[in-house]
Amino acid sequence: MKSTNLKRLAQELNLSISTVSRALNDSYEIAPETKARVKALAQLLNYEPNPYASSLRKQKSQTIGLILPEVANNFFSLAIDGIEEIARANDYHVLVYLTHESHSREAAIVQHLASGRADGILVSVASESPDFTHFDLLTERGIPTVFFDRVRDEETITKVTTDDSTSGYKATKHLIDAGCQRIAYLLVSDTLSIGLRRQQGYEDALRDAGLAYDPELVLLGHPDREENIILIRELLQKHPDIDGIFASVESLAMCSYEVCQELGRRIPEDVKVISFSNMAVASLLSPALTTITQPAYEMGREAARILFRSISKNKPVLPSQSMELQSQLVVRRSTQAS
Amino acid sequence: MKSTNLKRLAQELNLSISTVSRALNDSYEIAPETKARVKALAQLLNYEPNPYASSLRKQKSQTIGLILPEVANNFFSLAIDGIEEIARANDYHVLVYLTHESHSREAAIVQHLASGRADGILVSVASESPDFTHFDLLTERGIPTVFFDRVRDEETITKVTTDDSTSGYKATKHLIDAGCQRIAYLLVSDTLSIGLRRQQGYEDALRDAGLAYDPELVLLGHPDREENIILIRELLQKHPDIDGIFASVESLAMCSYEVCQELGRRIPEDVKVISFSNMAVASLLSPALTTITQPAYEMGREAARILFRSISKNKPVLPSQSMELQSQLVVRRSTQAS
DNA sequence: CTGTTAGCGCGTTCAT
DNA sequence: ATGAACGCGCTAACAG
Repeated sequence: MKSTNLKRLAQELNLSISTVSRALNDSYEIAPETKARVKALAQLLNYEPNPYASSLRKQKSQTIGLILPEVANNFFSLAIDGIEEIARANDYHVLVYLTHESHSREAAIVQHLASGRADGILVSVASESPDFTHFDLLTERGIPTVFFDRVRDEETITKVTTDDSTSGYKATKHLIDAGCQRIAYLLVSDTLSIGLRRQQGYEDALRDAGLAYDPELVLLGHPDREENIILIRELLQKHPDIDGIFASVESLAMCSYEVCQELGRRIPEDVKVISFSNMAVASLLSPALTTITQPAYEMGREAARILFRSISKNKPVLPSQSMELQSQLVVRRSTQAS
Repeated sequence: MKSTNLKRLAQELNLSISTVSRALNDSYEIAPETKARVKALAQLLNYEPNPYASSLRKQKSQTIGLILPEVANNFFSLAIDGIEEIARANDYHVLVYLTHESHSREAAIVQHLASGRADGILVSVASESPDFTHFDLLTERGIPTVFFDRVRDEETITKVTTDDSTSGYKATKHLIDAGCQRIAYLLVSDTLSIGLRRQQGYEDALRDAGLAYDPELVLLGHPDREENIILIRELLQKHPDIDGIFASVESLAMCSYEVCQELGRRIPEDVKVISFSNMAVASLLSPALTTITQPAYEMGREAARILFRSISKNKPVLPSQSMELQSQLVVRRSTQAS
């Protein structure tokens, strides 16, 4: 059965197409009785307006694009959840694209999105991206774009982030207070502020505690998981005195756990690990574990809210709308001894 | 700067719109030289065809819809990953919708998707959905639909599932072999085959081991997390002899962990827990934990592949294309004692 | 209050 | 090998 359109409704009702259209859109200039007739038939025939015809005409897609590095990760999953929630509240649809940390893939997606497929875009940047020039096209085309979590430190960008240096400080201090002397830092990317600001906090905490900052203990991660395993293994073997690990992202923490198990280094007895992450799961299971938990769901919601504000106003996104949320140091201790 | 369209390109090149269109689509009847000129300018001006105009004309959206119960869950995250991968390989876009287990929300999404916004749909059904009638509209409209993981046992449906009863059996047997005598089963929904078939395996394993099947130990879960916490707490308090829990989905396992901690019941000393899930994270951290791991990524890919096969052939999805993948019982034991 | 007309940008006849 | 013309389904401006 072919899907019904305005023409069909108009014919069956002996009305003009525009009248039917207006009736369905609750135009004030249509007789209530006509409206009722039209709506009744529309419902009967399961009429759904063709969104593409409508988008073409209105130059609005009712769609936002969401560009993420990955999704098999609790943080971004929660972010999607928050974003979808707000989109739905605005009667918008969400297109999801994954970069898998690849710069070229990210650039290709952005290029495509310049077509007008989406009215606005939310991005968490791939760790591999060397710069932000590939996003310029969106600005030129006047497509509102809001960055969240994975951003670069640029004034001209609208972003939603967390208090990364503060919480990096707290995380490191937590390890120090727990007795760690040689703390490694696992950096996710040297172009994203997320890792750099956390590192700042790490260095500050070491200094304040009178501990030496050893560049050898700072590891720059890789987009590829296997590669990270190798790098971390090397690090731990070269520096057997490492008694603490601060991972800037969940995936690096995961790798650390694997390597520690492989090397027979017990957690948390031999090595204490703390990570930025949203490992609700992990925290529940391993009560001794501490994480720095970002308000992922809230970040998604806030980023989406800012985006919709500028979509509805038909204005470019104002950098002044940038906001910083707070992460939480979550220490899980159950009644049972570890 | 306004985005460029065919008209603009045609004007600047002194060609007709149709020639430009054909050149960009590599039509055989366009002079190679003209093609080159057109493409050069298109590239220069960052021309991107308006997808909605194109969709309207071609009656193809280059988009698939993905309907999920939730996403803050490792299984569905991995599934998205696999699906996006295949979609991208087919030059398709992915719209994501979350039902949060709500039937009405699911019905509304399906109703909307009957508009033609997507050329095909992938669904994992909400636990709350009492039946499948709301999907009939898609069939009527000829929109290919493939169900995965959360499906109902209906012959007429195309689906990708795992060997649920077999692995339910294995999971239960694992607990029995570990010494459990009173094993609770946490059922996610009594309408979805996923939970029922796993329960079948559970009952079979009990019988084969000569253990009594006690209906009191089977708990029907709730969409709401807090509600589950209460239900599980009641269950454990009423039956303090429970020494094993088999959760049919990850979320119920999470709730169990929380309740056990709250009640001071140690895992795995007092209560052993096994769950269908993809808690890669959890498994890593809690070496003693066993999970039944579904090939989530693969399921996503297979479901998407089947969908695209029928999209490209312009045929309805054949139920015969249904496939069953295998889950794996993953026992994690590290070198360290728990 | 309702109908007529004119595009939105693209792909596809049909003509030359 | 290229151009002119039409229509996908919808909304909006302009009648009346």
